[in-house]
Amino acid sequence: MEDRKQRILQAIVDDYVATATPVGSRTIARKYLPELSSATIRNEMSDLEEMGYLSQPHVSAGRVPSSKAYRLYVDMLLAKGIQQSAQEEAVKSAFQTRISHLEDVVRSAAQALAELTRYASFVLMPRQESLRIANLQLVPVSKALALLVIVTDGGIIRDTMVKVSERLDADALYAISKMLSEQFSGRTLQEVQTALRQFAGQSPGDPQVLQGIMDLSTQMDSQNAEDQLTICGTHNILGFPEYQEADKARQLLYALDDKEALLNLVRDTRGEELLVHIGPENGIEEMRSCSVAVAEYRFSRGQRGTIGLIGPTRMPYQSIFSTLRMASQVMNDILSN
Amino acid sequence: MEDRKQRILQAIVDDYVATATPVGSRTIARKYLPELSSATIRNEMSDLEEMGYLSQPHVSAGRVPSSKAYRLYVDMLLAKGIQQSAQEEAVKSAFQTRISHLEDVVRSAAQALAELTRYASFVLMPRQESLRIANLQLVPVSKALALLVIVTDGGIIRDTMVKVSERLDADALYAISKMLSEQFSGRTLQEVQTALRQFAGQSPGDPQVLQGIMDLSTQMDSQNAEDQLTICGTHNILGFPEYQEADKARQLLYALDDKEALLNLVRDTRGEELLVHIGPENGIEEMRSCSVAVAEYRFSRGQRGTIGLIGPTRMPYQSIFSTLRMASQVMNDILSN
DNA sequence: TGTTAGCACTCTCATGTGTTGAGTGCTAAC
DNA sequence: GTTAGCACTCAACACATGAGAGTGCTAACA
Repeated sequence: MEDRKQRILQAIVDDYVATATPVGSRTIARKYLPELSSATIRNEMSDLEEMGYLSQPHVSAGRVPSSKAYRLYVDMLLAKGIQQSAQEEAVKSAFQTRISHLEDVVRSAAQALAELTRYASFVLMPRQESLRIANLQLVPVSKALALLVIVTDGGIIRDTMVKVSERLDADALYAISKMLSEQFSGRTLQEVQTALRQFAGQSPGDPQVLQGIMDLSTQMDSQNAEDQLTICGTHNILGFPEYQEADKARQLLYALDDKEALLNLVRDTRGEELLVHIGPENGIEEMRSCSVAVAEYRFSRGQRGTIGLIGPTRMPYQSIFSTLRMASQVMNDILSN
Repeated sequence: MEDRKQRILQAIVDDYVATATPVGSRTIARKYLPELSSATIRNEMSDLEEMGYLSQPHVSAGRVPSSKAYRLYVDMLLAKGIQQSAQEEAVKSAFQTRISHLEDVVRSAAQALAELTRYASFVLMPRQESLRIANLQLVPVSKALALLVIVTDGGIIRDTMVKVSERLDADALYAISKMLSEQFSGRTLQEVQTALRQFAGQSPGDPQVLQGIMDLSTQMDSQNAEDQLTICGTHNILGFPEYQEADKARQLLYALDDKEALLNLVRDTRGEELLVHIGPENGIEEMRSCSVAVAEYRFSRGQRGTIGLIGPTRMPYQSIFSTLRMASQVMNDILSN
């Protein structure tokens, strides 16, 4: 594509991102490219429309960039490299809350992202496929109930209630815990599952406890979408001019409740540090006029998760990118403290 | 108030609840009280307006019930006793999900309520002032970190990460746990706090662990609003005709994010089984056209929490009441299984 | 041959103007 | 005390009209 067309397209995207209203040739001529006349720009715009980069809501409105245009724009941005932004401090300080569990880090990251950008944000927990058990312990709760706590080497903690035989007291439970810990420590969750299946009858502990471990490790393994994905700032959607109608906004909000779908979309970053699904690319019907920006963060021992933002296709991609990258870096730092 | 006025007022409230549009004398005459002429009803409505039960958006619109009218209506309903509703089955089955922790019960209750009623719902965790510690245990996580788990007699479980001295191994931690459990079991959280302050130097365990217990017990005690109150189904608000403008809806949604305020409103049920804050009564500016219905649920040993619904003042109070009471009963049953 | 000025044309949006209909209040009759 | 009737009010809707923004096309220009 010729350079001039590209410059005009860029101007259109910039203006549309800023104003959310269709942009006409005269606006471009005056605000962005005064060395050209509006007529020239009109001609170029006509070409760009034919090429699929622009569309007109109606014949006498200005032009609106298509997903294809955003795609080009974003690819250009990514190729150019992401600019360092002045927001760094803001991002960093937003994270400086007291945190203990991994879940809390993740949650506060999502919250900070949403507040900073005024978009909806999400954070995906690190993938846990290769988690190894470090320790497990039973904590007596009542006569026949105990809390089973599993700690993995990544420091991820999960717990569940299990029924235990009434004749087991605290010391007995501790003994069982210790034995099981020794047995399983260093093994992956999958290994534990197969090992447990083999035990079957000749179990070294309370059968109900074994069932509990089984349940919990499968649960940790194929962790449900609800736990993996945290979404924040969905209310911000109501501030977008494209979602002023409550009905439309509601549709989108309900769609975001379906974490399964979103999870499928953002789970795979295709090895990229940054990825954007623009408009219909994201494949979720209700989100066809939304873009989803996804960034990867890393976490000790090569575990990876993703963070991202959801907004209208008309997003200030440049600043979105730098914020996301910043957030990802800060998370890296905190998680590998 | 004369019986006829009351009947007319009731008809107006019913109609407005159903249609959300101002209701005129003729509608009442035809749909509700055909034995009276519209002129008669007009006269009565005029009286009712003077008495503060009705208001007119503009001179030639119908009338709209005021908060005072809803208050009267609700008080009448409550005096009459709450009707058993046919929804019982729906409510009960909605709760029949697998549950383990108290938190899960509470969360699923809120979710079920929101889905059933299509309003926004909330559940307040049981008040924990008189909680007694049943057991506490340290679970080693990494070299210098442990998870401190506190179990109370109500079966409520809380945990937090604490730093521990590096020379303590699993057995040492268990020994400390056991000692501390014996020391504190049966005591209330407040007692633990004062006891810990006395220990100061001559501690029977790792000082960092004691600090952790201290932190966690204060935290459990003056539990933050975030943890105490669960809100669900806020998206449903976008379905209310009175919140079709995205801006208005956004205001309300943000207001609901401030759990502190809502908590103050619903914490105290003034000893009533059911309580409704109608319109401005709730004291939250953004919620001046919302009603908040609150029901109490009980839980072993006299601990009490509340569940409730948030909707427009124009709510079908009758069915709201029976749903709430049902939910509260089901929660009682589950929690004292 | 690419660029530009000019012009006719289109379509939205805001504004103004009747018109309709729902609803009221008042009065007089029953 | 209740009702019928009537004049009046006001929002809502449809419709026309004009302004403004924007386009495409053509012809002139460098």
